[in-house]
Amino acid sequence: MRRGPFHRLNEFITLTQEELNAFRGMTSATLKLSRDEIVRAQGDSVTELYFVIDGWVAASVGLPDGKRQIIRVHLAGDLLGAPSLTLPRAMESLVALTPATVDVIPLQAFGELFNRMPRLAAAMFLTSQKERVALIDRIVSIGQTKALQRISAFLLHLHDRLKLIDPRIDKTFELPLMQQQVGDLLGMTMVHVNRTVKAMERNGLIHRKGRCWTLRDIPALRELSAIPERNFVREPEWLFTPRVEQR
Amino acid sequence: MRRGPFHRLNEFITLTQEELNAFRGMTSATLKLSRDEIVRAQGDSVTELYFVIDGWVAASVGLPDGKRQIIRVHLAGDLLGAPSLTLPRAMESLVALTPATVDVIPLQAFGELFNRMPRLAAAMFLTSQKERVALIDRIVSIGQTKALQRISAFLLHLHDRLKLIDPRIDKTFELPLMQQQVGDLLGMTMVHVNRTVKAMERNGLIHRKGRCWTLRDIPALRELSAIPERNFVREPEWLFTPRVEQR
DNA sequence: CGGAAATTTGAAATCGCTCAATGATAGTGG
DNA sequence: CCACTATCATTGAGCGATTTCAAATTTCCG
Repeated sequence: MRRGPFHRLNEFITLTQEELNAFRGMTSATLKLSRDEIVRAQGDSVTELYFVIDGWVAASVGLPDGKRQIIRVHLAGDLLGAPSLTLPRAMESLVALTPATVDVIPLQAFGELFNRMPRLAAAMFLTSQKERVALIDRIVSIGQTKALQRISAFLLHLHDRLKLIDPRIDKTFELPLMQQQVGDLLGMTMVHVNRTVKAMERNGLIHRKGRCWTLRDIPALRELSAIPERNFVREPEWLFTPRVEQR
Repeated sequence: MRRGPFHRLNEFITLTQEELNAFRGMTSATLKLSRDEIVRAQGDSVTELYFVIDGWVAASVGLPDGKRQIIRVHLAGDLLGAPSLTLPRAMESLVALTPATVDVIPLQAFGELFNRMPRLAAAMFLTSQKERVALIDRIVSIGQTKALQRISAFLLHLHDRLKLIDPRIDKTFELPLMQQQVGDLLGMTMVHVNRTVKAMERNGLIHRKGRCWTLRDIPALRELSAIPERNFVREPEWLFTPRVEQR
């Protein structure tokens, strides 16, 4: 059975082949990116959306003083750049963290989708809500918890998402982020990330070997993280279910 | 000219009267809330959306240890509860900060909107992206900046939103949040909020009298905040503009 | 193998938190 | 209208988490 990024489109609503084709049909180009290559920079005018086929892509915001906040790490099946649809110029930079493949979606094509493909539009809407859940969880994590808890929450969140893409993943995965970038993501310095991670290794919570991280005690990490595991709905019955079929 | 919450629906796309009627027609009930009254609690099963007619409503997340993060302060014209559409149980509590009026929207009616009213669906999509921009700005603020900058960014953001609802507002507005709640919103303690705010008063940045806050030096606050003012697009030309009309 | 990039560690400084007490304010019932 | 009370704001002192700065050490690539 083919495994691929298009599974993620079916996350909330099972789409028809026609709908999936319409989605793929929006693509105007496919970018092959190498590590650190910029898909679109903060401040660029907004003319496209992007869809991750494979690889990791970071969305980040730079500050006037040179600091940088990584907003989100995007994986295969994620739609990129949607928040900036509301702005004349992009609020975030999109940068490949690994070699990556990204489809380009012109805005015109995306706009037509609301008219032509209501179920696809609803799927995009729900996907955006899922992104909001992730952003909210991060606000909670950064706003209310300490370094150890933040790192636990981050590792678990990533682990959950990677399993969604490839269920074969067990407790170990490759993390193509430098500790500097983990810091930028969690609102702490690289130095403090390192100290905390080392402590987690000593406590037997995790194990690391290069960029390979192993979650050795997932229940303990979950307890620490203060953020519950998020189990999302499938096929919500309020969408595209004629009233007559309701009891 | 009538000023009301329904202006906000036209924020990105100018809707027809029929579309506005369809939106209002979704309402199944109107809640009159007093201060601190709960619209919907975290953990409740998700059966409705909410739309703020007037008053202030907070969305907040409680942690196992009793800490609380206020995610967002919602004002007239905001749609509430959308992120939890992806979840079986609500991730956030919705609580009135002032006496407030909130329309209840059953999910079934909301779902039908994607089929029947594509332009309304697109408007909802863009509204969600705007919410993402706000969440991202807060992540940047909490993750990368210190207390003084966070409070500056918060006051300016609120000021900008209040002006959108009522353009008559000048430099002064009423803030129905206790310092405890400002702390919960910005990821800091009430004590530290107080110290920082007092310092801002001494520096002539702001003035306060009860719950009345005055922004005395908006340029200085903007400089401090590290978050730029967000000017959102109107009527993006990629939406519902037939290709033939493009040059 | 060599050099650049990333990680790791130490020490000192800073910011924000906790605990605890005092002062101000507003709403309430007499 | 006033006293009463609860809530909210304010301030101080000490502590703890995290940052900053700087110097090794290790890892990764070419």
